[in-house]
Amino acid sequence: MTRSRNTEQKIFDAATELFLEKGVDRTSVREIATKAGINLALMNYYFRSKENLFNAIFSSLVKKNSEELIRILDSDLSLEEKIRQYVEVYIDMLSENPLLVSFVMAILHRSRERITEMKAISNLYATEKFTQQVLEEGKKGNINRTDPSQLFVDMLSLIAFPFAIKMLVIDKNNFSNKDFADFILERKKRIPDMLIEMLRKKS
Amino acid sequence: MTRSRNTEQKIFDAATELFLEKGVDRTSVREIATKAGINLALMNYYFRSKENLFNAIFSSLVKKNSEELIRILDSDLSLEEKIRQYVEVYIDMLSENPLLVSFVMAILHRSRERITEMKAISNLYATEKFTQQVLEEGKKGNINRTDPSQLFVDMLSLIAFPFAIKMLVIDKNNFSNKDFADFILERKKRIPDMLIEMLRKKS
DNA sequence: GTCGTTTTTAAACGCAGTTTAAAACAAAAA
DNA sequence: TTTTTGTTTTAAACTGCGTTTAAAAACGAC
Repeated sequence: MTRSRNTEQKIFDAATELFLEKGVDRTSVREIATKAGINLALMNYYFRSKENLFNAIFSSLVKKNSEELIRILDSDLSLEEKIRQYVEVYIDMLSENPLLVSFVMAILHRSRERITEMKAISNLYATEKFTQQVLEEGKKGNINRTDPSQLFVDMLSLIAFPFAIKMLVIDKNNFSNKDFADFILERKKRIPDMLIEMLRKKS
Repeated sequence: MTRSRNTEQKIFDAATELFLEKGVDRTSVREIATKAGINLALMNYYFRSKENLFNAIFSSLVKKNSEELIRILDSDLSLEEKIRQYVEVYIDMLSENPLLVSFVMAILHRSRERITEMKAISNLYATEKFTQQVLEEGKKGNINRTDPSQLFVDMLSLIAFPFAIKMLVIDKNNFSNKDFADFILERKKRIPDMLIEMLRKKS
């Protein structure tokens, strides 16, 4: 018998498991309380609301996963190598953590106006260093000049959206889960190739 | 079997307006009933559930908008021209109907497993004709051989995802709504250019 | 052991979507 | 016209949700 964790942790852990397993909306507070073995009202005592509990869990999940992504963007790699690594790591992260996608979708759908309040999600966006690098390489003539915002949105879209429409892709192509995994795997090469080809100066 | 089409229509119209205005989740059945000027229980009488009402509205909205997209994919245009038109029309459609995006997000988030049941959403995906065209042009050597599924997912991602992360983009770039509209407008050229550049055979 | 604070509890609140059973209604049958 | 039949509408209640309340219990410092 392990030493009993404190109540807050028990709620956090039970909720995380349930949220990932069946989605936020389909998980009731009463269910969380039962699984955590605590009284119903304690969820509101420790986290002010279910929404808040969700945010706490999401933030921790994003934080854990986004550090490596930011490290890549802020590194001194060449733009090409940076894009290749970023795409690869991001895709790995979403592959291993498919429910992170659900979480992000839930957030984007849930609070479109209040998205800036979700500081965590910002960690999944471009950094200043990346922006500067794109501008400078363009100025130096190493790549085509391009709006860094557009480039980053391109990259993010190509990486993330296929996960969001996973079921649609599976259905339309009669894919097995393995097929879909292979489909995604191929994108690790495809996406950087496409982006870099776009940036390459034509003579 | 002659139902008063009047009441059903009133519910449908009121719900459509409210769903688009404030989102499905933030619209209560009681609110719909009030706006439609009907009794609360009639929503369940005509549509079995709120979820079902949502599906009916969504299907009609998608149907109305997707016909032109399918017509383009099934046309006899060249692949390049087809891509250009498809991107342009799709972006226009999402721009003019930003809540279609919310709807799609809601669906993707709501029922990831049961997505095939939502036949309407299939209308937003590739057609057989498009797939064949990509394969044939590749075989003929007019373009690089490429997996049509990948190409279509690329295109769809680049078109749709920026709308999904609209608030994030606005926040990160300190955009006004006009700025965002311009940002999207630029993608009408950028996306086809990128895709066609990828398909162009290099000598 | 007492006091003040923190934690836990049972119960209830308000709102959501939904169901029920009776009433109102319209059109066909007598 | 009156009766019957089936559809449409209604008020009320049901279940389950997230949340709040106020009192009880547990705890820690003195």
